[in-house]
Amino acid sequence: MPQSNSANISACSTCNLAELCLPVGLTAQEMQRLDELNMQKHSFSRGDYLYRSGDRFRALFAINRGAFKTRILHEDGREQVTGFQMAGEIIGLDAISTDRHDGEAVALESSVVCELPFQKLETLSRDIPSLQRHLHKIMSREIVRDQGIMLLLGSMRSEERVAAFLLTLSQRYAMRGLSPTQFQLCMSRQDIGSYLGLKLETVSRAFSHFQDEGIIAVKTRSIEIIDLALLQASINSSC
Amino acid sequence: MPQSNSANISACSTCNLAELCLPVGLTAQEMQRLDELNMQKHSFSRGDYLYRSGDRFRALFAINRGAFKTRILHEDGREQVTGFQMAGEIIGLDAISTDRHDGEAVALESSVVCELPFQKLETLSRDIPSLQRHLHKIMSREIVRDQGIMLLLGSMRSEERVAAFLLTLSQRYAMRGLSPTQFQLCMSRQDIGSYLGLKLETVSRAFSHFQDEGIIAVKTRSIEIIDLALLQASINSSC
DNA sequence: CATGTTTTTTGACTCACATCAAACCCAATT
DNA sequence: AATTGGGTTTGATGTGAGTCAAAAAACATG
Repeated sequence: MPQSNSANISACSTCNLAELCLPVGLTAQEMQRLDELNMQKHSFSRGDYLYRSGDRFRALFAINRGAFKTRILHEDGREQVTGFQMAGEIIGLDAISTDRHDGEAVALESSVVCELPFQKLETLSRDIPSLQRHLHKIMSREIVRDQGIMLLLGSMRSEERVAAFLLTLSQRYAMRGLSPTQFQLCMSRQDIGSYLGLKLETVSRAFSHFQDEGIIAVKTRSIEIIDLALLQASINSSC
Repeated sequence: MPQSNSANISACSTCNLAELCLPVGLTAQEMQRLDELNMQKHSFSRGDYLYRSGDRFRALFAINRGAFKTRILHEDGREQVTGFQMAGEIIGLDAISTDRHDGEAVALESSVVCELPFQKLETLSRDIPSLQRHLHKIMSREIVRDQGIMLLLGSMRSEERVAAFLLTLSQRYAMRGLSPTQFQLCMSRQDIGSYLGLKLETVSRAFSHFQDEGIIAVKTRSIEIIDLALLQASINSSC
């Protein structure tokens, strides 16, 4: 996985908080303040936990390289993947409400993250109003995203879900300046299934079916979207 | 670290922003500031829209009386209910990210809400840091809540979903000092189904089945929870 | 390279929920 | 009292996705 090289994101490479700085337009002075917090860097390899269930959560993390999945665990062991995070994104926002947090983030690839302790964030955001407002934006986006997934889980058939999943992945890669039609999946069929509320076999069948139709080309974790319009259409058609 | 709190909605009745003031512990002076914004009051009756799809969203609303459902609409007409809001709660938070918003809130009962224009809220929160922090809390809670629903939609059977729904309703009524075992539903079977990713018939069957088991008593929209422990158990049992 | 392990694909079968349809209830209206 | 209409319950039937199982492919290891 090459380190993120998108034009937008590199603008904030100095503070290692790519997504955080990106749309807010912090001044040089404000960015310096971020550096003064001397944030710690952590390296994770595949399968490592970013923070464990039961532990109180104390920090935000910006992903510099690699990918994570976030999940919540039911008492009886059932897991639900709540999202996939890639380089240039932030995880841990939900934990700002320190009351109850039973979520985890698990590395899907070798990853590097940058930790920003929450206490410091709070004092910081008092000084930098734009940061405060920007955190709102991120959280709002998270809520909107979650509600989109609720729509997906609540009222779409299996193949529509997989199509929607591929399309959002495509968009996210495009936003990073990478190819929107040819990319590597960084997660297993199992994880995709959990995220979409499906079993891994169903995900596999959907991939195979789209391939038979000539919409995509699949080779294990390599995906090529051949007919993007058809993929779009397959979300609305089957209703 | 923000101090913990105990629920007492009446403490904030003066400013009509029950939930907003509740856990944040605004000072008398701060509450007066809120009043100076001379917020508009709106009255809604059943089925009215709080804000319409396509319109840019400009405000937060605190519900003084009545109930709402929030929903998002797919292009092809499919709707997904994303939540139910009752008196003392706030709706519209997801719309702070003004970019794209295709959600709606629809009154389920005759309702009174109190509008707080967003622009003013922003200037206000610069003056009152605790309000800013509290908005974070609310949004965090929203995210946590949504992710709980994702778990529900992704990995629970129909009866588990209905049981979980009744239990969270029970908790919410308890928080308001109302009976947690005997209450009125303010939404139709259809809405419950949409919220839980089920058809209305399935919801009805689940109610009937729980009634046959002696766990609850149902009379159209009146619910009495007879055996709360059994209802709890029915979430974990069937796996 | 051979070997064991994990992930993915594919097939056959089952079941939970959706779908379709009819009856019922209750409140509002004539 | 009869009628209308929305919401709810209940039954009969169909189907999409889960389950079980086994083979194939990809990956890891000595």
